[in-house]
Amino acid sequence: MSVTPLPLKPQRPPREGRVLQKGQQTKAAIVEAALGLATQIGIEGLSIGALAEVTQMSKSGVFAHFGSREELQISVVREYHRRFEDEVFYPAMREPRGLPRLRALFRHWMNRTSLEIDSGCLYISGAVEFDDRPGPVRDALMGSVKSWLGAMHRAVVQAREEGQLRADIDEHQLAFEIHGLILALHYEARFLKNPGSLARANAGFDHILKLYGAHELPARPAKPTRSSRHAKE
Amino acid sequence: MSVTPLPLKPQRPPREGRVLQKGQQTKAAIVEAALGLATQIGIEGLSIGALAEVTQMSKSGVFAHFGSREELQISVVREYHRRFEDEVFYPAMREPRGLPRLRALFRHWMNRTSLEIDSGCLYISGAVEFDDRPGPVRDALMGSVKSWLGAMHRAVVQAREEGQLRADIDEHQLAFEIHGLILALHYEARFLKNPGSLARANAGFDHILKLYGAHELPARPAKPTRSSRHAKE
DNA sequence: TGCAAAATAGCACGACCGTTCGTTTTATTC
DNA sequence: GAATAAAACGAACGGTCGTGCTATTTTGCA
Repeated sequence: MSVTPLPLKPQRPPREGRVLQKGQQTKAAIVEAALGLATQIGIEGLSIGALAEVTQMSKSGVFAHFGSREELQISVVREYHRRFEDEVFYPAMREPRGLPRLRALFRHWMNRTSLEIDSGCLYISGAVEFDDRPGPVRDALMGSVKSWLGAMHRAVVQAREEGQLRADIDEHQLAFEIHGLILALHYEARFLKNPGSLARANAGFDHILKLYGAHELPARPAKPTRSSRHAKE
Repeated sequence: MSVTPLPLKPQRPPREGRVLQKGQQTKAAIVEAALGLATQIGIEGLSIGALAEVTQMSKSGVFAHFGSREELQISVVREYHRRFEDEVFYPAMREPRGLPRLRALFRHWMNRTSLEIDSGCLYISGAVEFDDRPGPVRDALMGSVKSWLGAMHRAVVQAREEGQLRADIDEHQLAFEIHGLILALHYEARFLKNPGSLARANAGFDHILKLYGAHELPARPAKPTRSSRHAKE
C-alpha cells in the first residue's frame, strides 16, 4: 500500500513531431460553445451536459478534453481574455500614447460592451459569481480583469505625462470613474433595458475629460513628459 | 377525465378570527436566513436544502411556507426591498428636498454599499443573474431597482428645480453617473479587493456635483422652482 | 381539555449534476 | 495495408436539486 507502484513499461514521453490537430480542434469548438453559454448564463451556469448537447457530443467526450469542470471554466476565462485583448486592447495600442490612446481604449471598450448588452460580459457576471468564492477560476478572472484595468490606468498616467490631463489628478480616480460608466451602461442597458444608456456612458466620458482635461491650462507640462524624458519625438 | 372533480367535503374558507402567528414567525426566520444566503451566493444559488440545514428544519417544512422555490426567491427580493427602503430611502426623505436630500440619498446608499462589500448586494448580483431570464423573480427585482433609481432621479430633478443644479442638465445623465460610482465601488471593493474604493466613490460624487452644480451661477433659478410654483416656503 | 387546523417531518420521485471506467471508433504513423 | 495512440462514446455511480405525497406533531381557540 505504501509502496509506490512502478510502471511495468517505461513511460515514453509523447513524440514531439506529432501534430495531432483533431483534438485541439474540437476542444476549441467546445470552448467556443462554452463561451457563448457562459456569457449568457454565467460561468457557474456552465454544465457539461448542456455543452454536450450543443456540440452534439457525449458528456464524457466533452469532459475528457478538460478533466474537470473547473478546468473548462478556466479555459473559457482565458479564451474570453484573449478575445478581449484582440478586440479592445491591441487595436487601441496602435494609437499614439496619451489622450488619443485613452480615447481609443474607451471607444473600443464601449463598442464591445454595447455588443455585450445582448450577449453578456464575463468580467461583470464573473465578478458577481466569484466575489467570495476563492479558487483557480476566480484567480484567472481577477488576473484578466486586473491586467485590463491596469492597461487603462497606464493610459491615464501617460496622458497626464503628456500634459493632456491636469497634473494634479489621481489616475486611479479617473480610471475608477470610467469603470463606473461601463458598469452603469451594462447594468442599465442589459438588465433594465433602458434606452439611451450608450449615449450617457459616452457623455459621462466627455464630462470626465472636461473636468480632468488640461484644455484651459497652458501647453507647458507641469511634470516632465515621458517623451521629453526619453528625448524622442 | 374531463370531469372536474368535486370536493367531497365543502371547502370552508379559513376562519378569520384565527391569529396563528407561529407560522408567520418561522416564515420570517426562513426569509431572514434566505436573505443572508442569497446576498452571498446569489438568488439562483438559494436552495431549499441548504436553507433547511441553516434553519434546522426539514426540507419539506421549509418548502411548505412558500409552495415553490420561485415564491421563496420573490419573498427574499421583497424583504431586501423593504430593508433597503428603511435603511436608505426613508432616512433620506427626512432631509429637505433638493441638494440636501440628494446628498443624503447618496450618503445612505454609500453606507449600505460599503457594508455590502462583505455581504453582497442583491440588486447587483440579481441584475447579473436575471438579465436575460424573464419571470416573476426578475419582475420583482426590476420593480424594486426601478423604484429606487426613480427616487434618485426625482431627487435630482428637485435639486435642479430648487436652483441648486445647473438648469441645463439632463437629470438621467446625472443619475446614471452616480449609479456608475456605486457599481464601480461594489465591483472594485468586493471583487478586486481594492482599498480606497470608498474614497473614490465619494470623490466621484463631489466631482459630479462640481460639474453640474450651480455654485458659480447666480442665485436666480432658470426655471420656476417647485417651491415657487407651489408658493410655499 | 378537546379538537380542528396549521405546521412540520419523513419519504420517495424524477431530473440533472460532475465524474469514472471500459469499450469502441477514429485518426495518425509506419 | 497493419499497428498504435488519440478521441469519442455509453452506461453507471453517488450526489443534490425541487417537489409531491402522507403521517405526525404542534398550535390556538372553544
